[in-house]
Amino acid sequence: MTQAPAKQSAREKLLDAAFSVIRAQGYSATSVDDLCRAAGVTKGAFFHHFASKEALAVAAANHWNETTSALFAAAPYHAPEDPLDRVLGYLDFRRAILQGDLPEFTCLVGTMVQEAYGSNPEIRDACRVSIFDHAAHIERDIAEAMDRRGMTTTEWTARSLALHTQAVLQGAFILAKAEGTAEGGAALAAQSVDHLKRYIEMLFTLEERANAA
Amino acid sequence: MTQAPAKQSAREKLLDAAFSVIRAQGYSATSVDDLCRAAGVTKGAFFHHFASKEALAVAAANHWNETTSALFAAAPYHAPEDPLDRVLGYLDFRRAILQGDLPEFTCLVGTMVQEAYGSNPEIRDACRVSIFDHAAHIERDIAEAMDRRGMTTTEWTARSLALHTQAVLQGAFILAKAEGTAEGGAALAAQSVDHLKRYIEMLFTLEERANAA
DNA sequence: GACTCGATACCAACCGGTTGGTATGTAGCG
DNA sequence: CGCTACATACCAACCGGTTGGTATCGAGTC
Repeated sequence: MTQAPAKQSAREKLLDAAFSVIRAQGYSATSVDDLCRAAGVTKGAFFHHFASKEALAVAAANHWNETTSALFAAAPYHAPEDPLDRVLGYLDFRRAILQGDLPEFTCLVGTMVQEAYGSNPEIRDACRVSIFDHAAHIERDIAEAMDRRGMTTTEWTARSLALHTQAVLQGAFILAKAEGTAEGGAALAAQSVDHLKRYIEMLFTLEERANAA
Repeated sequence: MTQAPAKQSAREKLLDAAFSVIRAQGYSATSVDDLCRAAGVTKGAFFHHFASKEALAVAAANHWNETTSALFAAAPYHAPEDPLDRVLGYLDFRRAILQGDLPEFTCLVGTMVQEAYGSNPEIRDACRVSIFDHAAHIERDIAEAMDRRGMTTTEWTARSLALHTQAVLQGAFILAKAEGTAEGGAALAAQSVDHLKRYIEMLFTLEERANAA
């Protein structure tokens, strides 16, 4: 648990470079030389730390999982006592971090898995773990919110709703990229998050009305 | 309006090949030789019909727009008199076509735009047109459904809801690819479509209750 | 209807640059 | 000394793209 000071190893520099370069260009279009240039290291350093370009992608996906886990764990939305408020707070947080250029707020593993799912199982698995692990965190709050309200539905589960939130976010990123500008794209993504939040509010509000009746 | 018989030009064969190969491998990972091999033509034919690999991508995106437009125009969901039923029917249709392998039901332009948005404006624009044109069709039915019910909301628009449907679908494809198997992925995507459909039903149902009161 | 002519569609071989990856060397440190 | 952490130089394969050429066809000419 050292807190990386000024000195950063070539490995760390390469992983950081991978985050930004791959999110901007995609995995296949990013060459090993691109990564070395962005990280300010040589090819020798690259292949000293990673057996292959593929191995770096797997390491980057795992590192992404750790980095984002820490980011969301440290986020303020966990404070509310009502788990539903935590879920809605999570969405507010996701909406709030839609800032800067597109490669800065889009998802590394969502981008990579599209290029790797068919031809590179190891990368795909690392991406899947990152996405589904993250969804599992939200699932816990959703399940607790349902539990607390005694909600029973056969139509959907906490898991399917948690995965749906991730689908909305990933899809919002695609539309943002298609839109062209960072601001316009972020606004588009924010609107999708708003729709999602409204949906979840309605799901739980209707339940409370039903219980009240 | 000739209905392509057995004879297909190299151009058509290449565009068809691009649909399947790029959806399976991504744009950057697909070489010109890959496309030629899949289409059963030579490189000479490729560069006779397309000025560059990039030009083929643009043509493929445009062709995708035409192909999918025709598919959805011919779909049965346009029959209902109530525009809301057409919107819900559209979602049923999207859910129903989640079949076969992943490259068969996922979106070409959604895949390509992720790799092209930063480095290739022409491809990005062609993808954007395809996605937003499609959304505009759904927007029309949504707007009509709102209009018919005299719905007025400042929180969302027909356009934002239409774009949200596309975000959900695109995101569902990413989760499907991450999941690993075609069946599991399709099931995951279907659940997201279900959530989306439930959301839209609730949006309009609540409005009707409010109007009734 | 035989003949040319230019345009279109396509092909096989090839080119220079880039790719992921390797072989070898070396500076610093315990 | 031996080990880690890099750097330099290099390679074969592959990349997008070009070349020079051929096969086919419809329009025009006599």
